[in-house]
Amino acid sequence: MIKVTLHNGTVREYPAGITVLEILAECAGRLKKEALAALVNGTVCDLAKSLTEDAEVHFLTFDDEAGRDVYRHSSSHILAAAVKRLFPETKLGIGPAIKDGFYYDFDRPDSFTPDDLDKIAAEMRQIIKEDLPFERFELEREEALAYFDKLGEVYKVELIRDLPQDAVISCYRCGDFVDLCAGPHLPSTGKVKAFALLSLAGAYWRGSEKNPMLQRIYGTSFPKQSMLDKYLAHLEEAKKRDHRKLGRELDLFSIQDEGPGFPFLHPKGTIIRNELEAFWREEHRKAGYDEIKTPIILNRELWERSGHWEHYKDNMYFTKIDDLDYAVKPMNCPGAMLIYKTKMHSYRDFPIRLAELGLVHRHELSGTLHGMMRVRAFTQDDAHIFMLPSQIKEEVKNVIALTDKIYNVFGFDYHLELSTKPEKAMGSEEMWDMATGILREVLEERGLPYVINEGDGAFYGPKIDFHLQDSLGRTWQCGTIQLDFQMPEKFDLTYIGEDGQKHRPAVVHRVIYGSLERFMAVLIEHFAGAFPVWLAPVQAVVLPISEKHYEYARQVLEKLQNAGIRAEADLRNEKIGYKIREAQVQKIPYMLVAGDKEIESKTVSVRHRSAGDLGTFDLDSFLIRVREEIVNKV
RNA sequence: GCCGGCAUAGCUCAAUGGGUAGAGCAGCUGAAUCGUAAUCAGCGGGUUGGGGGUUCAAGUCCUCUUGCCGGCUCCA
Repeated sequence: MIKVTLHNGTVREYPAGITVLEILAECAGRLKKEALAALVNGTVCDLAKSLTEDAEVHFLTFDDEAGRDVYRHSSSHILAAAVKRLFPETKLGIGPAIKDGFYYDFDRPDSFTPDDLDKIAAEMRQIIKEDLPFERFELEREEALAYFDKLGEVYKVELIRDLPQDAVISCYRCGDFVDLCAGPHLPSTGKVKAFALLSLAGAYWRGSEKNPMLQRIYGTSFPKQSMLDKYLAHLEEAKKRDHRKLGRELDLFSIQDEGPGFPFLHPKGTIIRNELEAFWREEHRKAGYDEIKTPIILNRELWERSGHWEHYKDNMYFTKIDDLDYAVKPMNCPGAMLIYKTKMHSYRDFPIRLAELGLVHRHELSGTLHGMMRVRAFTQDDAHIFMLPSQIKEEVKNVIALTDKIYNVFGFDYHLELSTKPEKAMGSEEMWDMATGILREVLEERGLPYVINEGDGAFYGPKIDFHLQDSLGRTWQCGTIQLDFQMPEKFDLTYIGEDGQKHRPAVVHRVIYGSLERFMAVLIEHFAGAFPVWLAPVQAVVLPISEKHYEYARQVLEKLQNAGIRAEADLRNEKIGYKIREAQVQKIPYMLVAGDKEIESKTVSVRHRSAGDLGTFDLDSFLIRVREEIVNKV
């Protein structure tokens, strides 16, 4: 007999060899129906797992991340099984669960078409209907190699070869379909209730551009149709908020064939941009930063000195001036270093915080361009902080606090990642260890949760990245804090210490918005174009009922504009409903309706884009309300 | 850059198996002077992304090219 401790703490005795499924059968309630897999002594297992010794068993449902992964992973096997039935010559890649679904990579001479996707989905429904069990079996290494080699599954063979010698090689059978797979899986295909195949895309085998490109089919699945519907509606909502669509509809920016990756900001987009910059300048002034501007084009020698020529050349644009090589800056740091070097510095001056809204150009691969999220020219809200090594922690903490303050104004949640030394890096191992250690200590002292992003640091130093989460739960990397001991060396930066000797300062590079272009794109999607009043390109629009109210509308407009409100008046010969619709579509926060009644009482009827009719206001009290919203950035 | 798809009026989309480009919205003109998400009527607007080819004939087929979209890789 063995002792099994269940999720609710109860301990029961069972004969050795009993399966988790059999234990589950004795459990009451929803669990019996909803359990997808189990956590046995902390390891995710099939429900068919048999227990041979004392164990702690937790059942996993779709509410658990691990449970969802099992569900989606099994869904991907059903996809692969369907593809193999319909296109037997297809070779299999891998098919894992991902954040909101799953994918499977396939290799076959012909491309899948959208029609094929429908056929595959139909076959998947058939497989689900057949309710085939997922059966696990294990093979010896040589057996497994021979087995998959015989099937012509070259990718599976490669995977097995790369497994450690002593690894257990497990496979899952599902009807006629057998796949190399660590598992675990659902008991049977019938467990998958609702699924959708979402898209078709190319993907390099094992993620390397040196490898062949496979065809990836993305899908998702849920235990209830209503959950799938909700997810699909969520995708629709995201599509509606797409900043590229809203950017055009709200006349904020455009990207033209004449400049791929080089966005044009229209008047309304420029207002938002300027507001973001004004807010940024104000906060940085308060936080003790000085602002600088450095040139966009600088000579080759500078970029060789900074290491960019060697480490970043592929992403840079070049030009010649009087037969000498120049480069368009991809980063702002060298310029800041040169300003630092224009004079002697004392330890008493530190920290020196030089901020720069710097326009950088980077040659990004054409296939990666995406609206204003991923462009080839963007403005970083950069700053370089020069300081004593002993001031690093304090300064990094200050940057974290400033970033937190700024993100909060927009209502963003965020999480942190610590990125460590990349393969292509400058500087010694010790320097990296020390720098990474400092960042880690800061995070830990502040009690901030973070995840490690191995090998993702800048070539000159490790970094803390801020990934902010928008109103749809998507994350975007924006802010970053990078610790750098390389540039001070390369540029021979010095300061005079207490001892009268020259010393090497430490440098932190950091951005908060990241790039103004990307940040603006994130804001557009986050607010779905309905910007808070302080950012709204048009804050209020005056809507006269008919021509005889135009004069009054003009007076109201003038008062608003004199009070510093960005206001317009809609003096077109249209009905009020039409004007309101237009203002709503443009997501203008306030609509001020002016007709006979309002002229009579010297008021305006205020309609808010989301709250609707707010009633009549005399203009002064409306102004107080709006100004307050603007000042408080609500 | 790679894989796949797409490209028709400012926008969203039509155009039988090749047979000489059409609608709604927007725009312009006019009428209606109107109370909280679209008043009515009329008008203009396109070398079908660009080059080359097949054909009596190409928006439609082939080819090259540019851009966009979905991914991969990369990244602020």
